[in-house]
Amino acid sequence: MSVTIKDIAQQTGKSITTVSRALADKDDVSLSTKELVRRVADEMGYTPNRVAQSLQKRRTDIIGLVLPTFGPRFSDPFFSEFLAGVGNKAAEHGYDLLVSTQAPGDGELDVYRRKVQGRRVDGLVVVRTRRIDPRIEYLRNSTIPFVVFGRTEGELDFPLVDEDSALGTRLLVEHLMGLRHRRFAFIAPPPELMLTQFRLHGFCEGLASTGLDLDPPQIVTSDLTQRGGYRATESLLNNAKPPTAIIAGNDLMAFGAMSAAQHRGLVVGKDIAITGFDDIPMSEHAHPPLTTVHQPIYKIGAMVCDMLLKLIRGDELKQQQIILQPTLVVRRSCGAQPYPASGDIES
Amino acid sequence: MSVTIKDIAQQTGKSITTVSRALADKDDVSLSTKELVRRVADEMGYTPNRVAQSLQKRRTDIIGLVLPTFGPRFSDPFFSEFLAGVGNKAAEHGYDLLVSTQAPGDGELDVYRRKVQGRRVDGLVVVRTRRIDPRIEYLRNSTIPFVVFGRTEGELDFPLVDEDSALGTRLLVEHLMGLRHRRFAFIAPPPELMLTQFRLHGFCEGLASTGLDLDPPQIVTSDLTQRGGYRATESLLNNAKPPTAIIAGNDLMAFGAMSAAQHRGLVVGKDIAITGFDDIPMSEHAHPPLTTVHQPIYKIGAMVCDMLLKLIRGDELKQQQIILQPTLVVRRSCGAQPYPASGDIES
DNA sequence: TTGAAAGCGCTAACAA
DNA sequence: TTGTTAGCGCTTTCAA
Repeated sequence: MSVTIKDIAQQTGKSITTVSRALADKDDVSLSTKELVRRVADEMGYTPNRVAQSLQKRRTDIIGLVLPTFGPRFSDPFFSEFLAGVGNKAAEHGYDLLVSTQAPGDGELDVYRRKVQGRRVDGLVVVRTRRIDPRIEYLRNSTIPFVVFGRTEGELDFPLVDEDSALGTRLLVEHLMGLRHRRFAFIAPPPELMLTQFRLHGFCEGLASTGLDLDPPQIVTSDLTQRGGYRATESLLNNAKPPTAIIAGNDLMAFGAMSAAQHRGLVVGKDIAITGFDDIPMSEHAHPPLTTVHQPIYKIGAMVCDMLLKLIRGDELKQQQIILQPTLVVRRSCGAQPYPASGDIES
Repeated sequence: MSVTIKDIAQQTGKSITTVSRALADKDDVSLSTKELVRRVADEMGYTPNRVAQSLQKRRTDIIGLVLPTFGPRFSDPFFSEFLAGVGNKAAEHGYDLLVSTQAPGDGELDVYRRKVQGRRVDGLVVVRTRRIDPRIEYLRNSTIPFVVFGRTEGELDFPLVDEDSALGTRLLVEHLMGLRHRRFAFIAPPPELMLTQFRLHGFCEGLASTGLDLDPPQIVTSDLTQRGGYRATESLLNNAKPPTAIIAGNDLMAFGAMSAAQHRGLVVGKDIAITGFDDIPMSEHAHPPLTTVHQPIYKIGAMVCDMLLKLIRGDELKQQQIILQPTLVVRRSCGAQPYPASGDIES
């Protein structure tokens, strides 16, 4: 069995209280006692029981995070990087992460409730926001600190970090228009996601902002996966007037789109322009390298965690809502850079 | 403040004990009492305090997992899928995951110790094994259940799941030899990792198993990232006699390798063969699609979790060590399939 | 069928 | 400076 302060108390002949205080390095314990207690604790291999501490202190030093996993081949590089950002920042401050996986929908809110009301976590991180998001509704009515990555419709009176992806998408459209594209398609993420609204909005705004004579935009809905992007692109290319520029709602779908276009014999960056969103590490090494909008996802994870830790400590946030400016990353897939002769392709 | 069984006891006029037993659905409580208690608990919005339950039951219903994160751009799709496998299986059985991020090295063992001796978790999952792995040494001397994904040197007397990646790599080599390759290179993961040993061993075995007259193999060490694979390949291609076939120790490095080769103007699958290992979802949609060895990583996560839950429950494992057979996935990057005319590339 | 009492391992108010 | 006592919210003997 494991060593408790009671054992140390017995061993040292001190009371449990004294041992507790000595280990907490309180200054109403004599130096000699502290030294004795610490030595014995060390010798006996004592580690505090965190569960007991939590119960007493009403603090767990744990941050909750629910991953929106879907099918078995859930593998969004986006999330592993976000997780690393949150996790490393949390670790810095002695916090652990309690991760559950749960698809949106039925049981979802229960997962949150159990975490919060079960007092298992000191705070929560919410990701992948939806237009109407019951999780946020719930949390805002609770007293637990939480920070959100993303926005929702309605009033944004909760702490959040997000990138201005409407602007990001607009930058893409404008860039492509500058490259003389006139027939656009957009591969949209699921409509209930808030990010879809912003990106779709940015797409439409970009098109509307010009006086040019554009073909009507083609919009298809997909699911954020490569496979989805592949299928969506197949159907786009089957149209009577296929688009010359495809803007995918995220990088993974853009990869699928490139794959589908290449399957048709199109040279991406020459015969057709394809862009993504997120700038996951893969994008740089895709073939051709993907033009996309950068999101500093590791940093966002760290920021979200930082804000949450402040809230947990009871500190004020300097800024409750942080919207980051997007950066356009132009690579070969949009054809902006001269396409090298066959056989001498990109970096 | 949140509702406790004490509140319910007061409200119903029953004792705390009775409420506790009613909620646990014990059969020494009258039906009417149960109904009363349950109704009131519902009305008051009671959720058990899991921390208090844990302290009393000496069980947390939490599984620990330490992610070996390195730099900021940690984004291994491999891990997000593994995590999903473990997480979903755990959720099925009412368990959560306590995730810490910690680079191998100095503080690593402390993270494990705090989790285990702090009684925060009922069991642990260990990933990314090293040849000599202090984590396993530590856990094997403890009494906490754990299951490992991967092997180590020395006696394998602990529960584990792994794929026979020596065989997997050998299959790759043999396949490439069948395609008339005679000059091979291997981009090795860090030497301290156990998987490196197996894959390197498989590589050498594959080469040795033939009577053919082969050029001496070129072996470079890298770090499992795309960037690493890119750099390693640059140096390989600078050699006087550059390899005609590059076997990368994982898919990410293979992507980097493809990118580097393409940068040189080489057509992957025609001028040079490149293969990976893992078969992450990306591989299918790479350009060209990557020849690799499949690892059912989601399933492995689920298996590991399943075994761990059995151990936690005190059940016997039918099989302590499970080694999965690898499957070769032949796609275009090795040139096995006839390379289509330029402009009509792969699926 | 129910309740009183003890205790999981720890912290903290209070008294000595 | 130290110890006694109470209690965090829950489960589990044991007795009624």
